[in-house]
Amino acid sequence: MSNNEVRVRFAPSPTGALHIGGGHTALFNWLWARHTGGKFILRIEDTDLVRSTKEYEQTIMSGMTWFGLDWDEGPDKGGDYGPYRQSERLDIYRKYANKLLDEGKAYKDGDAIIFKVEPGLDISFDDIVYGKINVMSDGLKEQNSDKLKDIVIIKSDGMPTYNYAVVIDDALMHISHVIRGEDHISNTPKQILIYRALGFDVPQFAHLPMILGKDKKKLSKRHGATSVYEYRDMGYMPDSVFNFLALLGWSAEDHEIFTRAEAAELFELKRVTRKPAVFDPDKLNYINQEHLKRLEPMVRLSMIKPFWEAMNLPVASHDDKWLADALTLMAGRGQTAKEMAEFSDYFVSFEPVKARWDGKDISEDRRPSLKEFFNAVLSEPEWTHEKLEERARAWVEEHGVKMKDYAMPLRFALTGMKVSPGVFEVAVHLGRDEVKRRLEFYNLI
RNA sequence: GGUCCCAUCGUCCAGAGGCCUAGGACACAGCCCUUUCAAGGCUGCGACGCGGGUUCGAACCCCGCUGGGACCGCCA
Repeated sequence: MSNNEVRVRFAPSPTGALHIGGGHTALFNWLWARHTGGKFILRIEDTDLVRSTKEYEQTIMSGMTWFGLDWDEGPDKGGDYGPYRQSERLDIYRKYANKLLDEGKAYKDGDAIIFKVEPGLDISFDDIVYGKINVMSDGLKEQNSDKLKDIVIIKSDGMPTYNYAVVIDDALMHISHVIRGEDHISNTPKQILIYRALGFDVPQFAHLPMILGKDKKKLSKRHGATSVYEYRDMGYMPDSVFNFLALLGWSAEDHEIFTRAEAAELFELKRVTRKPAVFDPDKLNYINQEHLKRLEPMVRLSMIKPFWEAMNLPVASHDDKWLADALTLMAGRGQTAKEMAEFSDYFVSFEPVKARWDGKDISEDRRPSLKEFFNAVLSEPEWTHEKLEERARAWVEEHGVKMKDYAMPLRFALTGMKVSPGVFEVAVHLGRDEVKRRLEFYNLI
């Protein structure tokens, strides 16, 4: 069973949606497989009968797909080493447990089967990330006792335990590198004991640093959004979450913003760091903004559209190219797709503008002057933002007033916001008729 | 209580004995640009936890301390 093909796996238990920590682990496995040209395997660890569900299994798979992590073998794809669902491998676990029983390496306790831990064994291992980890079997004590703790391998309900099933599966699936969270370091020596008892080759281990919340505690629900879907719904793009998570515990030489392909090319397991990393939402925002800026206009539109639709805006009544160009005008504004959608709603419809601003704060005595200004600007025959601005500047200079005092009312009439791209660019994109319509509505023309 | 792991700016990473008066990014502050807000440009703030060694020389090696964390389930 030894060629040097890299085979790695992500083995979630379907007891919840794919969360950030799991996504991080899956991501590093995927990176290593793609970097080496090896195989990435998805295995479902559903031996916890009460908590595992098919729905969660599905959710995890679609979470990975959203993320852009494709697997080569798995419950839905098959492969040469299936089944890929632990609940379908019960006979296999039973078979090896019986072997252990026959050889006197395990014993029964009721319906359970327990693996006997012998004292004095060196169960140290070399971790690709953490280096040499020294452990003796004598250290595997029961809590508050000097008694050695044997390892349950088959539970009373007939299901295998994690520490046992993971060994059988990784060995039989020819996993070359076990890449998982650092919280598994202390499980590793126990698993090594089982590999040895069964005569299996021990794979290479690479443990990944934990992801912590702002309070430096292991990331959990308390820290807010933890499932990858929550990030999708908040308007983060998969490429951004991928990029951000890849940077937790690893760094690509000189650039921080990269694509999946670039990351896969640059990735090195040996360069993974050991220190637990704090999840910093500010950095995620920044990375998402960078990716948003780099998108092709039509692709960007496809990211924003769902959010506009969710806001009940008449997206279909506009040309895609026109909408995409509107978003290009938004350049750099908004850190998430959701924000960008919200900040640009006035392009799609006049309704949200009216809802935000009623124009009442423009006093009657200011209107004549504003009307004069708007009419002057609108009289410009060449409908380009350069020309409009030129005309506007000439007008304010001639009247000895400040551009700001005239640009802001225009901005409000067109967008209903105090913030937007350059007003003249917005005006040009909306079109002369639409600009007139909006100004007329506010009785400013 | 036991075993194991970790320790560079607030955060994420560079740094694998001299290139470090410690570098980049995010965040933060200021300035520039400017019709607004962003973006962009520039500047600033800001760290090798402590104590011992080893060495001509230590952020990097060793020991101790302190501080974090993980695990010790018939959960995974």
